[in-house]
Amino acid sequence: MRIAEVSKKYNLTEDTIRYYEKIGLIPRVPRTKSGIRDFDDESCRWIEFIKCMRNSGMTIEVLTEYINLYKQGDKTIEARKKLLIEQKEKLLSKQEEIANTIKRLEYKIEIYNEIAKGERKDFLKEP
Amino acid sequence: MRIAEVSKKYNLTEDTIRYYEKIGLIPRVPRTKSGIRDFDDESCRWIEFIKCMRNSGMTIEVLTEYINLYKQGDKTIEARKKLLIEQKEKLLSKQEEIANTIKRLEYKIEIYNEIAKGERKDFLKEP
DNA sequence: TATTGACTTAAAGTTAACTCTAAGTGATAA
DNA sequence: TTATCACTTAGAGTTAACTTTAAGTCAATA
Repeated sequence: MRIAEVSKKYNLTEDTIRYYEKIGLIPRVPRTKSGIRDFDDESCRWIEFIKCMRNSGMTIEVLTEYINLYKQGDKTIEARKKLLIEQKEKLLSKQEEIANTIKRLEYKIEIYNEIAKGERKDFLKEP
Repeated sequence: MRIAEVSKKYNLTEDTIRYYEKIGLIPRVPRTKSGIRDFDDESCRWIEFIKCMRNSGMTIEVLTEYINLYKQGDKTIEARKKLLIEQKEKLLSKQEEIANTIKRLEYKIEIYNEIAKGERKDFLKEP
């Protein structure tokens, strides 16, 4: 699989994919004899994994650390697990924060609805 | 209330608060005769609101748009409501994405646990 | 055979969101 | 009254995460 195809498949620009490889965010992608990237299944799975984690806000720094541990083999399994647990905790906090913000927005939207229906004359004291 | 106090109260640097005011992310804060910011209740509520929204990932661009609408008065109430609804939708998507990532991390962590307990010999095919 | 187009690299540029610096003012403590 | 300290401003600098550019290679098509 060439980079163009992978780019479409995961909706990431070719530049971003090359960039991810360059900084070690995904393991080195195999090349053809003429030096062109030839993505195999494993490369694709890494890209999909990184994309998922990045989209949830995990930093490149943390993810490259994870890849570096992976490259060092099975002796880093505990360290990798620890890293994943920490990141999961972070996502849980974030999830809570977002849930609260959504509630707050819903409340504000409700007030706007009441105003629209004329049920509220005490015009909006923002915020 | 002076900026130092507000900074502690909301855990934002003084620079960030001044920056937020400068770019119009919060309405202009009242000053003493000698020109020093004197935060009243409303200013504080704006800061708290903006902090909450920023922490959930809402962009400065969207938030300044909201403040600008607010400054134009009641005729922008519908527009403000629309903006909030859009942002709420975005947060809902984000929430879902994060929930999926958390599940994925939990699955991976579980596999690491099985490996640790020796229940799995097929050593980890990442990712 | 010449040219097109997808690929390569290294390195410079961009964007969002701060963060810091420099130069200056005004009120209070020694 | 002098010096300290919290504040002011405008503007330059930083960081993370891309994104673009420039210069070049290679394989397939006109």
